[in-house]
Amino acid sequence: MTKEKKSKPSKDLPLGFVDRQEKELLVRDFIISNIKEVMIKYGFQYLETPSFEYSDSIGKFLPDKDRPDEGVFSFKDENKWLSLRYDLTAPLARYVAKNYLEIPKPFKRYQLGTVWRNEKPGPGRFREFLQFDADFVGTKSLQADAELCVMISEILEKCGVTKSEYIIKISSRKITEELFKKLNINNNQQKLTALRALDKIDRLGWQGVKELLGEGRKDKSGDFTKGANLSTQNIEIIENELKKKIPKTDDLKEVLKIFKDYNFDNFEFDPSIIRGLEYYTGTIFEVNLKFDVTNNKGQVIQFGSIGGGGRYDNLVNNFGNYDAPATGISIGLDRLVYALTQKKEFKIKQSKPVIICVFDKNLMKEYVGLQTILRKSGISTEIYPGENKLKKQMEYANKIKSPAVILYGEDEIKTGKPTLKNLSSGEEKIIEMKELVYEIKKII
RNA sequence: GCAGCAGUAGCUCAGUUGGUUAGAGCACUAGUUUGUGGAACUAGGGGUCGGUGGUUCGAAUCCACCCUGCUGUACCA
Repeated sequence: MTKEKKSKPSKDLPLGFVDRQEKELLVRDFIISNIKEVMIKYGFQYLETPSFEYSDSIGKFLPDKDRPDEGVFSFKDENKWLSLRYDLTAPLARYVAKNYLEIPKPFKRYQLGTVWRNEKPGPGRFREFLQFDADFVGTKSLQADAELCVMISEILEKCGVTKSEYIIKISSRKITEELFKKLNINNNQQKLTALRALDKIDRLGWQGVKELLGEGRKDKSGDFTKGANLSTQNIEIIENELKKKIPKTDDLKEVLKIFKDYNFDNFEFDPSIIRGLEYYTGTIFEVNLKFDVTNNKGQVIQFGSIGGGGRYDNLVNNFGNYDAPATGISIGLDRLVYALTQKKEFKIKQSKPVIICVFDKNLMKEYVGLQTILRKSGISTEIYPGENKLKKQMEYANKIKSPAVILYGEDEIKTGKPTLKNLSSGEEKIIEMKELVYEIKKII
């Protein structure tokens, strides 16, 4: 008999998409519960918006005939383009514009939601991920900007990240803006390229950044990146000015003053923080973890920031004539989860069920009775889901990391006393029915 | 997108200058124990050697193209 050629459906996942397992999800749930607690304390309201929006509602990546998928996942529905949201800020702007007359001003909201980006994934970076956002819309007060930093610190510390393990880096768009003005750098394209270059100090160091501010840079693989073509003189002035790390602008001075009111000092001024280019107008900040994070081969990797934010005073009025200055923060939860699970001290308790072994289908009534007693006492319990030899049932219990099995077969039924087997020690004990709950609680 | 490297079992990988029926460890299945998991032993299943075409008596091995992945880089709201 010859084997028939069959093309089976692929088991592979699309690039950048992953299955997430319980271990990870429990950590995520833990973080989320801390976030919600803090958000309530800070007076933010909870909002959810849909995954899809009309493409032209959520930003600059308008699908066109040539490249409808640039950066976002889009499709044409009837004759309108829809896109999966790529962040939570653009939908917020849309929401505020749509509900402007009803919502309180200023409007404070937080949102947890999956976002999608059609771009190349990297270690710890996926094309589908969960984001947390908190924003103030409709206030120019820098109190808001400062409070966001204080708030994220509280969340991190609640999650077990100690003060020495993270830092908030803060800067303002006005720093580079004023600098460019002073140096008479007016070409918009040049300014954007220069900002992008400055954003890479962490990775490339000043040497690489200076190449990018000038003619350009060749990377390790030999690929060449064009630079901003600034004059050597200007490049030097920029380097000297930024290396001084003096927060000259008024907005920064004020934010730092408010930090003092809050007794918040776990930050540093870092003029190399740039973030989204066309978007932020004032203060910008980034949340960085300082402990080592390793990949699955045990190598320490450059983890970068787990999130950040800043002031975007022009976004909402793109939708209408509302003056809605805003400031906000976004955190990538998956990255935070990944980092947290790497901390040795970090443990989340997983309760696995006690397994009641099935000796005889006809005894099912007894097993259900036992299960009910245990579940009522709050003990996670399951009757072995199937019909198999005891050996199989034990293997199953072992595989799911069950703490104990209950053996209640012919022998035990006679006396009405079940056998309890502790699966980590291997110890077996005949237990009075009355004592069963007590004995199990000792084990789990 | 650009550049470099790589693709052999579910996973990690070996496979000599091209040569019979492509291997190992882990995992999986069955048994050694018809009421006992984690250890050991025995046996077993599982591969279009990424795909297509070419060179050759003969290709996992050489060549071309394509696909996929990894890394760097670009973009990143």
